[in-house]
Amino acid sequence: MTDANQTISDRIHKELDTFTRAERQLALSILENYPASGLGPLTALARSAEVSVPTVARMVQKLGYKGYPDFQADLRDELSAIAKGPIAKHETWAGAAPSGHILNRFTEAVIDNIRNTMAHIDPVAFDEACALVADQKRHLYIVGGRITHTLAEYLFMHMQVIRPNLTHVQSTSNTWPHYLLNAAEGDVFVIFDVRRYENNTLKLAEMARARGARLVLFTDQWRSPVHRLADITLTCRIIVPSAWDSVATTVLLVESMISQVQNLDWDNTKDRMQELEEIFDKTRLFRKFT
Amino acid sequence: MTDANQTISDRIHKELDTFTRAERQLALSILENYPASGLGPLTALARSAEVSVPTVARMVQKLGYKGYPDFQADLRDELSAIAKGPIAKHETWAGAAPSGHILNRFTEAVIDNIRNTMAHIDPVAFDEACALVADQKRHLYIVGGRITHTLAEYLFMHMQVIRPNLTHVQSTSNTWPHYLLNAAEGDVFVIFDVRRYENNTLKLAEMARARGARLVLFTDQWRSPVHRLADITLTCRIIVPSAWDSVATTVLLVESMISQVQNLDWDNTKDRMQELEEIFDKTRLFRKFT
DNA sequence: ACAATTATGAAATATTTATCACAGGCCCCT
DNA sequence: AGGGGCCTGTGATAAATATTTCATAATTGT
Repeated sequence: MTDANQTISDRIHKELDTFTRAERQLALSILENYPASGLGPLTALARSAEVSVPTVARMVQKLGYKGYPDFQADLRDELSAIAKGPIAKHETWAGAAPSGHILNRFTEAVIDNIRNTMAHIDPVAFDEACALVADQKRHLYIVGGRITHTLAEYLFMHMQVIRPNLTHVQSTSNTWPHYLLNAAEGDVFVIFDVRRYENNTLKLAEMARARGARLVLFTDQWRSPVHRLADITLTCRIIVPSAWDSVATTVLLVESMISQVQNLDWDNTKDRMQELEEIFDKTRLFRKFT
Repeated sequence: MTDANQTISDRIHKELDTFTRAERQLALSILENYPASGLGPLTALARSAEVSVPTVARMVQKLGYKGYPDFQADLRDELSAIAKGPIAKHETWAGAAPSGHILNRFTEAVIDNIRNTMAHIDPVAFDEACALVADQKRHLYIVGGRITHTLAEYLFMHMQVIRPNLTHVQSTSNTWPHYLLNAAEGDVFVIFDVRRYENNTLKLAEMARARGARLVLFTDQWRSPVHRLADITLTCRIIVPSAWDSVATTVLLVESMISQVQNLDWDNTKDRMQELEEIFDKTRLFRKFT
């Protein structure tokens, strides 16, 4: 081992900046499945990282090794050192943080929320909700409140790419009644409402319902009063060790929905995304690489 | 892997009786330093076990492998399975849905992202970032791009409750240079930049840096070019089975940060939150119950 | 104690694996 | 727009690693 108190993983991380694009790609691939991937043959590693064989050889030399076998020997040394020592490792999430650290406590809570949410969700209802949202004949309204308007906006932004005919409504804004004027029978409202539940959101839902719209509700485990009006209610666990609630699980659900809706009409979505790419290229708003 | 629920170590133990003297000697040597020794070259293993080269070849064949490389591949598989940790064993998360359902695929990916992110994060850097963000003497700028502005806004919204003296800047807006006019030495910029990285964001970071501000960056595993300027970089895995990336992990980090910052000055925060509650009560914006 | 059987290791061969040298290509800078 | 420099991958070469063969040694049964 070149340095006693530093894992190869650390070293790779540290040198990440000095690496080139392909090398970085390789380095991340190694860290992805560490250390197993580095213990296989060079060829296999190169293939799984989708870089060429010499790139691997060059990178390990940059790390100070004579060659790939030398690098592997070091990895094995590290592995046996770990195996010998007290194997209290992997008890915590953030490996380097003490178990009481906020990162570990928070992560544990979020994982728990996810597990709980998924255990209770009805996949059929979820699929139905996706189908509703994907239906381009229906105008799509996305409604958020004070906290949840960021979620609503996140969904809106992606839906904008996937389909036309949609509107983002903020229930806390006093302009929302205007939007409802255009709402028609069969239109779809995706409503976000977590505690503390907002009066405006409930009123909006009531009026949408009265106009014959279909309602999809994202809420927390205590369920917004809107759920009595909603056709489909998707509930998320949101408890974390904080003065606020967590939307991480809700984000997961929303992203799953985006993915599903996009799949339901992939040919169309693909075209729209390509157009968007072209526009981005023209505006040079984004960097091409590195 | 030949058998799912049995480690190679177990298998060797079980077959120990059927082995010959030299093979047993070899087997014990492998278990001595497991699994590292088995991952090196055959020759080295034979030498360290003080048996001949063909003995090794014969033993792995007795274990049912086609050859030594085959045996090694299995060892590596086992190793990566261990490294994945206890959560990865969940085949299906949404119990009611088939394992191929988008909910399960997506959740699995997100859990994997979380695990990976937490394994690589530097808790010291995270704590430093929180301390910077909590420091009310420094003006706090929160910067988001096209996709990430929702994240920026989410952080902004919570920080607004916790502390004064902060600004939300959208790098895609063309008004951002105006904000920079007021930026002073020691101010803090929290910047969100995930692929595709935005030129505006980079320029903004450069100018902030030039003015002597401290930069905290939230980015993805490929790291925005801003990271070269940033004092602290927090990287998140964002890969999911979708045409887009996932911000779920980033949300988790942001929420952890919020929680931590709030703890750093809890007395003060508590007061501010109470005031907020009172204002809400007066405006009757929220429902008191169900 | 002797023969048959099985285990073992040395050496040769075959195969895989790593390294090297080179040229095309991309980006950046002038 | 054009040229220099650096990254990147292809193919050839060299090195290592694994497999096989075979002779010898050890062991067991008769």
